[in-house]
Amino acid sequence: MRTYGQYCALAKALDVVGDRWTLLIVRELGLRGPCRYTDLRHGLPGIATNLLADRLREMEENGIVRREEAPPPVATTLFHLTERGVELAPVLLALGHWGAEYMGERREGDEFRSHWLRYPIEHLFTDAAPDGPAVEIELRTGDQPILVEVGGGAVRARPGVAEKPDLVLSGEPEVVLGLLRERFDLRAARRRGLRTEGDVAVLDRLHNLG
Amino acid sequence: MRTYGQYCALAKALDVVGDRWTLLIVRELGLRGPCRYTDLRHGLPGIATNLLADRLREMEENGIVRREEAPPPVATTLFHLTERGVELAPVLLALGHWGAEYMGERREGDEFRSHWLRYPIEHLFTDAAPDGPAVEIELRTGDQPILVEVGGGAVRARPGVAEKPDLVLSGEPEVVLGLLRERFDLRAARRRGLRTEGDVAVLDRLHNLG
DNA sequence: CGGCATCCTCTTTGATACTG
DNA sequence: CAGTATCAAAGAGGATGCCG
Repeated sequence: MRTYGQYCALAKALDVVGDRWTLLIVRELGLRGPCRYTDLRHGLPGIATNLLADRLREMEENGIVRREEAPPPVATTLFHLTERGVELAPVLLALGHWGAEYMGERREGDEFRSHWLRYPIEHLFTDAAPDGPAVEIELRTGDQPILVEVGGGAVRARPGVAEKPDLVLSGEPEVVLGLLRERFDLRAARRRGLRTEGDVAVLDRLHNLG
Repeated sequence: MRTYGQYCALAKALDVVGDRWTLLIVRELGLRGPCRYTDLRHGLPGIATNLLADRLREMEENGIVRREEAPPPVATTLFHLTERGVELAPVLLALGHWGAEYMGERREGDEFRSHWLRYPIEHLFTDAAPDGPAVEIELRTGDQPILVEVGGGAVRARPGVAEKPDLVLSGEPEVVLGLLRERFDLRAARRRGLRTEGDVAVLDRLHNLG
């Protein structure tokens, strides 16, 4: 681990989490909770396997990741964030908020994983009608469906399906996200391939913060 | 500039500011305002000059830095943050806050510049007695004196000296910072080489947030 | 001096193949 | 599943040179 050799809190932080891939590994563990090595590889398209192993080792040494051997019959290794790793959440949020600007276009070849939607959905929106009945929106985009629950003042997103979703949105991620973020309207989203089932009015429950 | 190729706001942000040295350059421009190339080199001990030139070019292309040629007779180039660059402030603050944990010890060979104290001082402290008279504390550590003004609810730090400071603290940066952050008391700080002139009671005006 | 560009070496990364 | 091993390419670091 190459260090900047500067007595400065920012430089010290970057000594620990400034290496390529490190913060994305924190993202995966933060989004999905404890992960197997293979889960991490799936959530980090493009990473070389040796690099993932190297990073996990360094992050363990630096106290932001903890490795836990699950006992038989499961017999697998689970990687967790430590408390110190969890404390990186404000950093990820600040960076993600700043980077949201670049989400307008999806570049050719950009990989996408549905669970990445959790951070933007839970942090870019609040419940516009906390006293209204809870609503469920299912997003069908990327590798797995995401269930968005809006109610009681909170917005939650996680992999899963609803028995009777109020609304189902299907299409390319940049279209689904663009619609949610009100970068364009329903008509434009449909022109870009969006399909909907159910009551599109429940989208009004998402109050856009950003 | 190597990209992660992921349709994710965090990855997109890191595509732009994740390269080595980039965020430290933003720090310098944020702390000091528009800088000459040479000022940047001074504030970034350890950077190779070609790398600084490369980064400044990339950052300009990415819209976070703007270059301005001062007219003769000054005839120098000034590097500014763009609006987009200024918007990185929350990222720097989050990272700096997280990295403050590592400031307890100063590692052998760690370089230090006094103006780096501005972020921690202005963001780790508030004015404990907003209605009291303003006080001035001069810090003599590192390459130049820093003047800390506490009053009216605000804490400001900048290079400079006071005509009649209420308190002067001299010593190694880790001692001055450790004292301010209440990691140890005045007695312990003196044992570590701190020298004071004036009224140490004004330190009570700094309310420690972190 | 200020603002780089070049050259060289060393380290890190990425792609792929292979293993207990 | 959870990594190692290998090797080529890219990037970082250091020294020095150049030009207004």
